[in-house]
Amino acid sequence: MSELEPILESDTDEPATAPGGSRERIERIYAVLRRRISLLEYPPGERLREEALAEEFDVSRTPIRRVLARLEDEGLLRSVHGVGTIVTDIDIDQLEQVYQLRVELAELIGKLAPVRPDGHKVAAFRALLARCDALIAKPDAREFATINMDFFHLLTSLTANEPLRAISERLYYQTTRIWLKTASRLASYKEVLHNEIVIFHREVADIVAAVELGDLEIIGHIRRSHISMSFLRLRDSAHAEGATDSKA
Amino acid sequence: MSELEPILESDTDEPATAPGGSRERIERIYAVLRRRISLLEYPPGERLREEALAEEFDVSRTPIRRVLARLEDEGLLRSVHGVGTIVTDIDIDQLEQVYQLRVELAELIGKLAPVRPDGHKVAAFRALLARCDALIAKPDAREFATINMDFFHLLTSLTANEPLRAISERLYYQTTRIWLKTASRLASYKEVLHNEIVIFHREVADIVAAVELGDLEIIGHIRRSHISMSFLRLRDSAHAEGATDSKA
DNA sequence: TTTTCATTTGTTGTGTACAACATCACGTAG
DNA sequence: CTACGTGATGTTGTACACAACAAATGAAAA
Repeated sequence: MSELEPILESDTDEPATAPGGSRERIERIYAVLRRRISLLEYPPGERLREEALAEEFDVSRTPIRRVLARLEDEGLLRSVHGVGTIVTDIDIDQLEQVYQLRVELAELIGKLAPVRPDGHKVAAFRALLARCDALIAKPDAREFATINMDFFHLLTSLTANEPLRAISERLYYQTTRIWLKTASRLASYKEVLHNEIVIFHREVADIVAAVELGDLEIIGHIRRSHISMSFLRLRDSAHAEGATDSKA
Repeated sequence: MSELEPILESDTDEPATAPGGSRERIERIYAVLRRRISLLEYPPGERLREEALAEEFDVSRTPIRRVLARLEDEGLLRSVHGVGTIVTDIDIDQLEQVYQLRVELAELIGKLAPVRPDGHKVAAFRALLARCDALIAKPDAREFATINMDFFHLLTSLTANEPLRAISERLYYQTTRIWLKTASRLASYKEVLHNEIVIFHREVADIVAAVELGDLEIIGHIRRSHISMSFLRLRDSAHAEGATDSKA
């Protein structure tokens, strides 16, 4: 009765540039902007101009404003009358609460309405592990962030609890920028990047093993500890280099 | 450097009908509409007309549309091109996932960033208990829903974890309508209402006691079981009377 | 009577002009 | 040289006209 969400406009004969439906278009613009913010293409403090975006996506300001309003509700933007829409700034201490919540939700993904991964799902996890291998050989912060994002979406697909997925995603995109931002400012950038990639690779390997066993409970535990430790490493390095940052 | 949040325009000489700031106005309209939906003033299936709302709130369609978009993102409305913006319908089975999540989050409120209730907070809880007493003497479904809402907001104020509060609130408003909707259709309406009020009164009394002791952990446990049982009662009665409903 | 199709009516989505607002540049008085 | 005020410039917020779309209406044909 109520199936109204077949949002996959890929691989159709429609031109990829403009699939058509107004809702799909807005959704697409939203996803693009959110990704740009998350990957620091729009760094914190950046001023976005509605008219420029309207021109780029070949629409008027109206649908752009709807997208920006949603991004503002989710805390990624802030519109100021007469000034502009500014990408929100973030610091690790303000995000502690979000991390605390993400830690708890990560465990819930394995508990509430778990989805037994089928062959395709397992294959997707293996493919992602392969990308991690390649990443170790050729470290790159942006690619790291991208893989991390894909990994996250793969993980949320392990629960059929739709509200949980939506909320986890929302919180994820509130926090994911902080890594790139903090790391890029560190003097020990390359070492930290390599270190994090190795740790992340290990997490992915662990979870892929758990996925192959079909043990969703343990995935939550692994993920929980990794999110928690990731936050602590990030906070430590941010505070440690805070001194060098202020003197620089 | 980045302090930009002195949003308090209350207690000024401005007329209370239109405080002024555009963001505050939108927030106000949003709260009003959300409340109307939650109290079934706009029952599921109701068609809202943007122009009528614009006239009522003395603005153009533009700010109204921003509010409606947000309510749509939160699942309370659905806009259909050429038809109207209609209040989403709900049934207890679709909301099971939301309830499962609310149960877990209720427990987190006592765990993450708990706030020791001060004198005012305790007084507010006692005042709410008094309203429950009055409610038992004079049962009323709408007043019951209102007190329930106030009680919920009081509970969320017990955590300083802002994201947790926001998410709990969002999920609460996705589910709270279902009680009024289901109960109003029951043949045993009056008995069910009285029964639920008595049970709710007991919950409030239990929690007020815990608040007076300052034990926030136990509040989570109480709340958890009450949400869970409340859902089960609701589902049972909905399914039990489903037969009478279909024959009527 | 029933079906079909064109027309009319009503609604949301979009584009655009203008108002409200903040900031910057620049000139001028001290 | 500094401080201040005033206008120019640029941006978001609002209002409104129109396009896109869906459903109801009614007339005509089978």
